[in-house]
Amino acid sequence: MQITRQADYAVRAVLHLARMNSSERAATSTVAKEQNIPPSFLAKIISQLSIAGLLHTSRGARGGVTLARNPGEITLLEVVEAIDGPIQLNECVGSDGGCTFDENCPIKPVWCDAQEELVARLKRTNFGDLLVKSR
Amino acid sequence: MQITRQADYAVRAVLHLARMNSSERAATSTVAKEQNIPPSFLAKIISQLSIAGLLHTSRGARGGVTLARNPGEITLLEVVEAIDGPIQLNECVGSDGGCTFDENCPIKPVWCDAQEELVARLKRTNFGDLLVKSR
DNA sequence: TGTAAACTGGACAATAAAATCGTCTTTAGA
DNA sequence: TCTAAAGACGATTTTATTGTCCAGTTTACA
Repeated sequence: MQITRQADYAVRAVLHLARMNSSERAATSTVAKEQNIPPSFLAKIISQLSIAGLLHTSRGARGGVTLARNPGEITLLEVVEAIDGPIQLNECVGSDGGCTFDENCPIKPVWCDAQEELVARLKRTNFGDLLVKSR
Repeated sequence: MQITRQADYAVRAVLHLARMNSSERAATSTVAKEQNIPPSFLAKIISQLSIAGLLHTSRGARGGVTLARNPGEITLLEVVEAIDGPIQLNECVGSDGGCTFDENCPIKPVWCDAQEELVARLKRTNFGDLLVKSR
């Protein structure tokens, strides 16, 4: 019942980028150092975030990473789900239908509601808001 | 970001026991079969629930498992935490203080609030209520 | 055009979690 | 007292997560 370290790293990396001037690029190694994240591990995470369309990367000397959008247009949910996949509090609560074992299982709705609440909360939290709070 | 299978199994096992006549005992193997849980895995889970004081077990022939209390007095939170330990949405949100890295990290409060909400929800859901809904 | 900085991608090791297996101990009842 | 049913306990296997390493590829700039 925890987001993975990867997702936590991803969130911190995005926040780091959000704090910078939007015209600057940051090298993965710099972000890793300042955020205390294993560098080669972060490289993979950034690659995934880039594939997900949240970051832009540029290779070569003076290359680096920037946000693909405004901080205010990136939600916590997007970042977490780009790494961990869809949030799913229990196996039975998911797109794949889940446990067909007990048709009227009374527990499933509890997980569903809790999950919806959590997802909604992460969705309404964007990095623009987070930025304001951290200054 | 998911409860463990163990916790799910625990919840289903407790619900199974809650559905029975309170004077009856159920063998672990029976519960495992009816709830579709690997038997030897369930044995360990039941052992943990017993140590946590949620179940009573009796050994020997005609032994088995019963709830230690009324279904209405057992919450979903207790069962989940007996198996998975305290719910903690992220490493930094916990009793051990967490990341001292960024003193005014704006993300931590988000995880804290979300976690509190989830915990509260699981705490107010007891197996007495669940029983009613499943009939 | 050469070179150093930077991302890319794959293979792999270490660790933790999930699941399984086998053996032991306890106990009700014939 | 003997036996079969049942839980207790420890060893092992499997799988996912986390982290490392290294050999490519791209590109700005001297």
